[in-house]
Amino acid sequence: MKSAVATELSSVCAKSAQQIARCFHALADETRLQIVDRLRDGEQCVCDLTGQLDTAQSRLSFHLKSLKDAGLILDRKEGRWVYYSLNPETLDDMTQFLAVLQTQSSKPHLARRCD
Amino acid sequence: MKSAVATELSSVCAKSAQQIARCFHALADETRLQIVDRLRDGEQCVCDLTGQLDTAQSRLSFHLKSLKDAGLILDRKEGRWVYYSLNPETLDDMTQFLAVLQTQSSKPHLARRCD
DNA sequence: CAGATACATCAACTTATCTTGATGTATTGA
DNA sequence: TCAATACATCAAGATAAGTTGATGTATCTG
Repeated sequence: MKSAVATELSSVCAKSAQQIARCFHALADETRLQIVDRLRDGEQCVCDLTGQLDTAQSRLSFHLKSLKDAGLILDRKEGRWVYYSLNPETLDDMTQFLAVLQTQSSKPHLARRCD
Repeated sequence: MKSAVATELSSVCAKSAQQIARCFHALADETRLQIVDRLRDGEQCVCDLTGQLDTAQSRLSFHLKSLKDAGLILDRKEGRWVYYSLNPETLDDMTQFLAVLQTQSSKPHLARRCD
């Protein structure tokens, strides 16, 4: 059985609660926030980012994978370079999710008590 | 020195990159997604949520603390009950952050090479 | 006051995440 | 073909996060 969250979300995007959680997790790290901020300049290869963020290449690969698995970034291989870019669709999905959260539920709460 | 991310964010809200990361982390868990979804019905006390989510009380307290520390929910004590509710301000901040991410940087990327 | 209720916190444990350095795999250019 | 470059992946260790059951602290009620 689907959870209430999943049901709610299905009206918003195709993502499950697990996928939504993974998206938020992807932005729950300062290094990854830096990466996506850098990608606002346009697509970048790993060595661009290594230079800009002054961080080890394996560490960057690790975080890029996290972002990619969450669907937040896209990769494109060209020769020996891999270019990463933001995925606007997933950003939209997350925005939509937050919009739903800011929306009052159709079932207004009765200020009930537990006793 | 402030990071590029923090600088970017300062034009959007008062949160540091660390605080933004904490907000996203708060929504990076399915139990917490369920909690905030339930709070769309209006403010709820812990025992309401315990019943609705069928989960241990200490576990719920743990996750509520995580959401509260991130500023995503507010608490209000009334007698022996504590009522939790969504904090629209933080949801706005997160939405704003995503909006910035969807915005092209002022410094357009030159498709440069590493060699 | 004594017991019950609502909730937080703690300790112990399990699991997940992150970092680092080393190694593997394409791709390119000399 | 050989060396260099770009990147991924792996293994080992460190840190952080989540779960569970027990205990602590207010607050209320009889």
